[in-house]
Amino acid sequence: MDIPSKYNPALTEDKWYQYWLDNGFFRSEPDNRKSYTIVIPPPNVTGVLHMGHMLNNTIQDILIRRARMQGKNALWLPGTDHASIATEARVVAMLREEGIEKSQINREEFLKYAWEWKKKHGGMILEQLKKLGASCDWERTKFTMDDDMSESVIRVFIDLYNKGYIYRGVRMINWDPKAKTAVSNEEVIFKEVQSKLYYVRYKIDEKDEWLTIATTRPETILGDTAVCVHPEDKRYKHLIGQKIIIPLVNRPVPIIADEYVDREFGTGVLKITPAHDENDYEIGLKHDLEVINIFNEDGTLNENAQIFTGEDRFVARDLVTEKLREDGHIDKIKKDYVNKVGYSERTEAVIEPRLSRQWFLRMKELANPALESVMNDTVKIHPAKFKNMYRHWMENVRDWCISRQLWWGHRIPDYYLPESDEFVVADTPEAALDLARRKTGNPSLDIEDLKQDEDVLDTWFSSWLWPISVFDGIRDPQNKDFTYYYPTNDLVTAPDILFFWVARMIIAGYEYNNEKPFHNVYITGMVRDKFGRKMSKSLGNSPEPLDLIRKYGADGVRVGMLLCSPAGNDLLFDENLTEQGRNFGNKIWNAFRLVKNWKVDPELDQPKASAIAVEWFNARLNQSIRILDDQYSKYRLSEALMNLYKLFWDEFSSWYLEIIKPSYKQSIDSKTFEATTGFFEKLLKILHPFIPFITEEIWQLIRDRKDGESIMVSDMPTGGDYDKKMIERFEKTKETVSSIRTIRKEKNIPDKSPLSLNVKEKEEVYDNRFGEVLKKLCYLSEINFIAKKMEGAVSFIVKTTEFYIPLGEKVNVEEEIRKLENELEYTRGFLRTVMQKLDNEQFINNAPEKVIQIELTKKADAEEKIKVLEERIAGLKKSFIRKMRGLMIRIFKKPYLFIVFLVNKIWVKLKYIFNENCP
RNA sequence: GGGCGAUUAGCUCAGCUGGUUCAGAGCACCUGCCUUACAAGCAGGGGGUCAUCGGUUCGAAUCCGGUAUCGCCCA
Repeated sequence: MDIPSKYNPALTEDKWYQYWLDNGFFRSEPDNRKSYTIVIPPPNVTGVLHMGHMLNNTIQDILIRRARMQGKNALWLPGTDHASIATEARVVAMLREEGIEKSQINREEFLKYAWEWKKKHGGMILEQLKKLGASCDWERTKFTMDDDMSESVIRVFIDLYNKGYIYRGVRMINWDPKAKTAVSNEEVIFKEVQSKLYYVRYKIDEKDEWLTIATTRPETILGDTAVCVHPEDKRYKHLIGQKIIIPLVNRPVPIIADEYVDREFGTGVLKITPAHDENDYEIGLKHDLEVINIFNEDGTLNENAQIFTGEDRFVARDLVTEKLREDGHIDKIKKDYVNKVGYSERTEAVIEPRLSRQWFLRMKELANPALESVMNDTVKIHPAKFKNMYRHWMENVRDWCISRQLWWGHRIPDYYLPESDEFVVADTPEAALDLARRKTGNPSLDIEDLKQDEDVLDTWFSSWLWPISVFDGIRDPQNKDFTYYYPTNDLVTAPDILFFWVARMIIAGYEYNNEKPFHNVYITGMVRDKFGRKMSKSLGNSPEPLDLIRKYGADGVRVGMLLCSPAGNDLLFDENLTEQGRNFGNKIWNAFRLVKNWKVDPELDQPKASAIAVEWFNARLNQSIRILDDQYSKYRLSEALMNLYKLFWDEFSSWYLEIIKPSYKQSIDSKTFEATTGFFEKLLKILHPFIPFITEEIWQLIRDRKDGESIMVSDMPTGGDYDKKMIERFEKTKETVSSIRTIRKEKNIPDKSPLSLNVKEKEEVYDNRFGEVLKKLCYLSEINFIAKKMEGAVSFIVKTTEFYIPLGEKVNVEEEIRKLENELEYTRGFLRTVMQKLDNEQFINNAPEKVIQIELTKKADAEEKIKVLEERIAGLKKSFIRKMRGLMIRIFKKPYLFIVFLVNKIWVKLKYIFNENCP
């Protein structure tokens, strides 16, 4: 079989994905098995795959594939979110390109365009997820505006309204003047910007006294209805209760006092514009101030402003400033002033606080069970550090503004009575009419008389039902799917939506099913670039995921992303991580090439080295699987992958395969071959959730498979009992091998020149189980057990065992002595630290017996080692002197001058050896 | 301004109940090798006062407080 030395993902990934689809492996229907469910955090229907999705969905796929292989009935339910603001913005932009303004068309026409757009471009992201290997049940794909999903949303609205949780109120809301809609707090992004601080002079009424007020928004002066100072501020105390004249519009307003004022800020005087600032609004309510709204919906000035009517707010700012300057009202302008300004997440317009009539959901009471369930770990958040943040938010939860002035979304089901502010709430116009007739007592009311609210609901008002409504659990809570799959198992999401999505899903779960929506929440990090910057289009630092997949394979990208993303920590993405992932795939591929190309000879006996290696690796594999299970249970997926990475690369490839590998062109015995193939299969299986494609490819090639078989539906290996001693023993063997390799390198001895190894220990004490392994890996001609130390040999020590390798002339005695002395010094230092503890009475009295025992063992080991080292050094020195004596005798036979030269040289050496550490 | 979290090797991170020479991993780096599975590789190596100051303790990277820096959330 001719297998290329480089694995090529492009040749396999699409093939196996199609195979999985064709065989329906992603499908799930309720049955007798235990269910394991994940609902996807629905991406925006307009969305395209970015690195955050890649990470998030890789994690979900790992969890679901593992569960499936463990024999659970695993369902990963995909879908998309209608994302009202984002999608509407997209459609508006598209129409504009075609020369159509939203204002020119009516709601029905707009929605027709929007649906067409959705049909054509929506859900592209789901196709992209397939390239990643996502094993979603695509036949169950949901969309938040599907008919059944929409009906659930409306039902919930009506229900909450009837329960008294939903109310209509005037509130200061975040207004997006570009999209002309209210946006939630979560959709406002505060950025630090360079702005100016204007110092404006106001004249006190009927006095020749002026007050200077600092503001960043001079245009709002037109809406001022008071000026406020701190009640304790000596500078202004005398003015409280007097009137002051608003510049430009010459409106007299009161000077009031409130402790809210920060005396240190600006001049310590605050202008109050209740209509356009949240804090000012609160003060206005408290002091019963007039509210003057000077802005239109699009952020231009209205007639209440009296001047500059129709101008945009930013144009008006300049015009007002200019006029103030002309009239002598500008004291100064501080230019390098930094303040925080809110921007709309969707349209990037500067948010305008605005008083508006909106729908609200009362949260406090609803939030209680959701808070409790997280605090008592009924819903577990991984990592747990997010619990504190969650609590803080839930304890300070504010009412939720759920209405949006948009068309794309779920239209709010309230109907206004003719020429009235009165309304009824109902799921159909007919039902509304019925209610309206009863409410008014007027049976002649017609459907046309009622006017449905123009607004739609916040997108999150449908998302919060997602885990329930995808199984139709709102409309039909007893249905088979819902009772089987709900509550779901894991939710995987980013920390930025913990509050406005995760928390609300938990709330909805308790309100509508008296049950949590999921058992575990896995919080992933945010994907950033390698400099720690957020990935964004404008920075151009976000790689195109599909390009990465093309370049490194989906498996490579999955590994690359995961290797460096512990839960809840941001991931600093660097393309060389995916390179590492690809290299890992190649390593597996080449191990497969090696094994696949072996000729099996059934006549051959199993070599001793192979037999023990099989035993060892079996133990090591079981140990790793146990660790792996533990890592999964704690959602430490990065660690789990690293565990497998090292297991495959170091233990399996570098140690196990090197031990059992027959020499060139030699066959392998069938026992070892069978065991190795079995190990390989197990390794592939435990690796499969992380790297589904290459594991399937190799699994299909490593043995004959029938059509319809797949690793993805095979049994996940479980970790059996293992011989811990065997693993420890082999660790010592590894150390021995490393030492011998180091000696070869230092002495420049070729790998293929045989060495003899002498162990200063009794054979029965040493435990020579891995002797044959040592011989093979280190190219040893023999292993002898000796009672006395050896001369003319290099030595090394593993734990407390001495080893000697005779090298004759190659042994540099001076260097040997120096090395041993270094080690001796180190060991003496170690013994000192141990003795410090053991000599400490407090330690002996307080430390647990186990810890003391450990220290005593350390002491004994160290003392033993020191003894060994000292003897060895003394021996070397003795042999050195003998050698020198022989040399001297020869030297004396030589001419006089030469003798002087040599004696001098020897003198220097002797001085070196005896001036330190002389016993 | 309020809250939460972090600071360990050049980089990204483990270190879970304070106790093994506990200071670790991967990558990067350095040296030597194109050695018949793999140069996308093999073998070997160097590198950290655990941010800082103090406290608790027989014992602190680990627990507690102060300081500094950074990040996130909320206002």
